[in-house]
Amino acid sequence: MRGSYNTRQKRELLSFLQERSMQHFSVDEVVFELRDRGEKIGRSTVYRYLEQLAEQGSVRKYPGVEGVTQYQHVEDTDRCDDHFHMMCSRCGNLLHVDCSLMRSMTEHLMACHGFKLDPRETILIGLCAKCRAVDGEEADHVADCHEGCHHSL
Amino acid sequence: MRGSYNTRQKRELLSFLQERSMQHFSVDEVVFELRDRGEKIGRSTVYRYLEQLAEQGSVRKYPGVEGVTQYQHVEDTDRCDDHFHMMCSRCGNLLHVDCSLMRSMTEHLMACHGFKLDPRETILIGLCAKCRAVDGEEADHVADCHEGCHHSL
DNA sequence: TTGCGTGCAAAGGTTTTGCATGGCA
DNA sequence: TGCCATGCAAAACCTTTGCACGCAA
Repeated sequence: MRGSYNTRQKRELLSFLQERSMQHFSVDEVVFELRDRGEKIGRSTVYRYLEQLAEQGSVRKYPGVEGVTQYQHVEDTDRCDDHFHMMCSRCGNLLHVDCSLMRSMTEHLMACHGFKLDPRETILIGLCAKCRAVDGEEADHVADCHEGCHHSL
Repeated sequence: MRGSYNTRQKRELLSFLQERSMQHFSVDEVVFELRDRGEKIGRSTVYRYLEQLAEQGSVRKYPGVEGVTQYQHVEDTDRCDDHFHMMCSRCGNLLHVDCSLMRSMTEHLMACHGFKLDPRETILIGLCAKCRAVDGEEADHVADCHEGCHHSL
């Protein structure tokens, strides 16, 4: 049966995923970052293991910018079905937005445009507050929001 | 100077783009579809020309589902800076949504979440009305919408 | 000992590039 | 004629797969 052995490579990859939770990364980043800390792992192993985790839902997989597939560890799969994800095009961080306005947008698209939005597949692209600040653009005061509106890393 | 010659291949590719305006397609689709109608064109030419058009903005380029880059001809570049795009995950058609609710969502993300959404990069994924109908899901009545709300192919 | 897990190397696929040839102006 | 455009083939990628060996149980 698949995945029944507790190997060194699996442990090291899992701990990498924990550390970089919710951030995206490529297969090569995994290989080299682990190699830098003296933990040798084959590329095939990383591909195979990430694929396996993607199938069971604890890792998300999507096409990256330069033809390099990006992976991202998600803590709790079920939690991500009903809210949206914003990805910062600069730092690559993924933010989760759970917010009544987003939900009403979903309803609006359905009612007025006949489009059934899929929150799991959709990723909103833009610049996060941190990166706008670094860019020199003044970080605006982030207003207190109406009820039922949250975002988190 | 680049692009100064008016060749047969360029004309045929341009007419293909006109026909499939706003739809996405791969390099191979271009090659084979043109070849089927007796217009022979090399893969490299298609790659090079689409890349060129992408740089100048009349073609959009984004990673497809199976590692195959998808291209899409846009009529008027400027027009697409201020509205959103929804892509049907089944038929691949791209819909343009220009709608006050979408704009207020952008403002909301900025004000309450500090996130500066980029409408040019963001693509909303879901199922379009047609494909939901084909799926057997009853096509809901699409309500008349509030002012300032449009969508088009 | 058994059989899954691993890693190398090869294969498979897409995209890019070098270079000789073809064709527009 | 001059020079860009084209297309083939090779190269450069990323990813998958086959297979022998290693290692957990």
